[in-house]
Amino acid sequence: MVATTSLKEREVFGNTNARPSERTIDVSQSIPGKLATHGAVVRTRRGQSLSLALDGAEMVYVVRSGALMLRVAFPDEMRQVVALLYPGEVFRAAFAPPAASARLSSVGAGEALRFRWPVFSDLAATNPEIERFYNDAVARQTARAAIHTAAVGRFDCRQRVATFLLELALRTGVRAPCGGLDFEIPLNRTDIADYLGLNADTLSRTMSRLRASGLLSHPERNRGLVRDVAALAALTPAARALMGLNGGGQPPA
Amino acid sequence: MVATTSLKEREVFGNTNARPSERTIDVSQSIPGKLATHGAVVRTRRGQSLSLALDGAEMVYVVRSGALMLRVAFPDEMRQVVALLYPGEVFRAAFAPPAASARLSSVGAGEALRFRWPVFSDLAATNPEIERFYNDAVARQTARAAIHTAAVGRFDCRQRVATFLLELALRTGVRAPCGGLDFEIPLNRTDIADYLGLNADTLSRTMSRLRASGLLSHPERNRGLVRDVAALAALTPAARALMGLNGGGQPPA
DNA sequence: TTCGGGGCTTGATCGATATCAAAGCGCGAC
DNA sequence: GTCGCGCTTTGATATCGATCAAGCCCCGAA
Repeated sequence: MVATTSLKEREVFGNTNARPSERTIDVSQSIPGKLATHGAVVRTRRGQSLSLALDGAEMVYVVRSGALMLRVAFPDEMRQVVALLYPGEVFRAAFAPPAASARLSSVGAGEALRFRWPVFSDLAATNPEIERFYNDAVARQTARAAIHTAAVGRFDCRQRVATFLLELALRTGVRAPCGGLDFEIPLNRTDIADYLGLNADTLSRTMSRLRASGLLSHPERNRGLVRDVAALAALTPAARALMGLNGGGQPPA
Repeated sequence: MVATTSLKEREVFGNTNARPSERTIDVSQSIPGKLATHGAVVRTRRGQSLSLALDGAEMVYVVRSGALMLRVAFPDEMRQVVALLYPGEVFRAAFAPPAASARLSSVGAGEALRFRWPVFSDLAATNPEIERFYNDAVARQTARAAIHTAAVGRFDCRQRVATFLLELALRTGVRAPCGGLDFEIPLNRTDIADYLGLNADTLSRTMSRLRASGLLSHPERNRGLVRDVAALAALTPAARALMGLNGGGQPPA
């Protein structure tokens, strides 16, 4: 439907995470170099909150490494993590609903470029590469959001967790010696539960069951290892869709 | 956060629905006239499916009247209506996830403008008004999608139904003689259930209960009347957010 | 070293909602 | 008119996941 140029690129993002030498990042669209010369570089720590407006100007963020998360909150402690933003993705403050206590925060450590929307918008208008980058990023994110909505609306507990793990593994995982995928899990249980629309207890139980069945293991804290990616994929109805969006089914080398 | 120019406009959309004379449509951003001269006008009937690609080209639709809905489907009869698109909103085929049986179809009768994405993209690049229209529409839709995801992920049955009714009423309702809002319900129960991530039986029960409590009535088939909008709003945690996105809390005259 | 707190796990219980089933209703075909 | 079909409603029952509660692990402070 869309011609996506899938470039394998080594560390285009000036990655600040661990082991850059081991990683090959696959993004269907790299961040135009020109953006870096106009945006402010923001280094984020885990949990750090990014402002949606500055002196009345709407802000835009482009994720370079790590990940951001958008959470909305309603009265009565109701929270939902609406989106995870991975490197190469874009967030404009107007994406957050008004009057819903939206909060954009960092998941783990990372780096983002920050712009005022009017500035970014002008850059895009005068630079086709930036324009295209923005439009494609937004489209990809919308497609991922559609899967997420479907997962949260229709999948049962295990399917949601499998979907989340597969998404993380395909997005950020590195090929492990055993042939599986090894990836960081930068969210704590509560945040994952809020992302999946589950109770934290239920989530913990479900992950325990996955561990018991040998599908998932934790080589260390905040890290996951999936030996048999196909078996994990078999647990979620969204497997094919996820693979279509994350490197065309080719997990990172 | 974002300066939205909220224009009250009489029938900018060349409405094909019933009773145009009674309606005043509030859209924070009207469709640029220039678009109509470049797009193909598509008149849609209820249930009609709109193609995502034509001769290999990605398509774009701009809703002028009626509504479109994007549904994704997974194995095992799992379906989720991911978004409803109202007049003034935009759909690009790349918004649909690949390999998830996405289908864009019309809800009731309506009209849309159709473009090939490359053409639309060029129009936007050379015309700031179109560029701005597209960007703002996408941002608004993303914000509404965030509320929808939160509703589907966290709200209980009654809250979801109230959210849906309030959204419809604010979006498409007309002020009724009694002071409430009268609106069309162009979806059947199954589609509403798929939109809300509910079972159709449960949905029916919940709406019956709302009817029994006097909050909702059906003046005729496929039509809803809410006498006390504030009471309905009190049932959903997303009331303020919805009002913020639909005419700033001012229901249509 | 002990203490305390936060995050995580696990078990027991309860309740909301899915599922199954049957009946009502509107509407078009004939 | 009658039939038949699809959509909707309603009731009875089953089940998955939320809730409540206790214990564990890790880590930092005293």
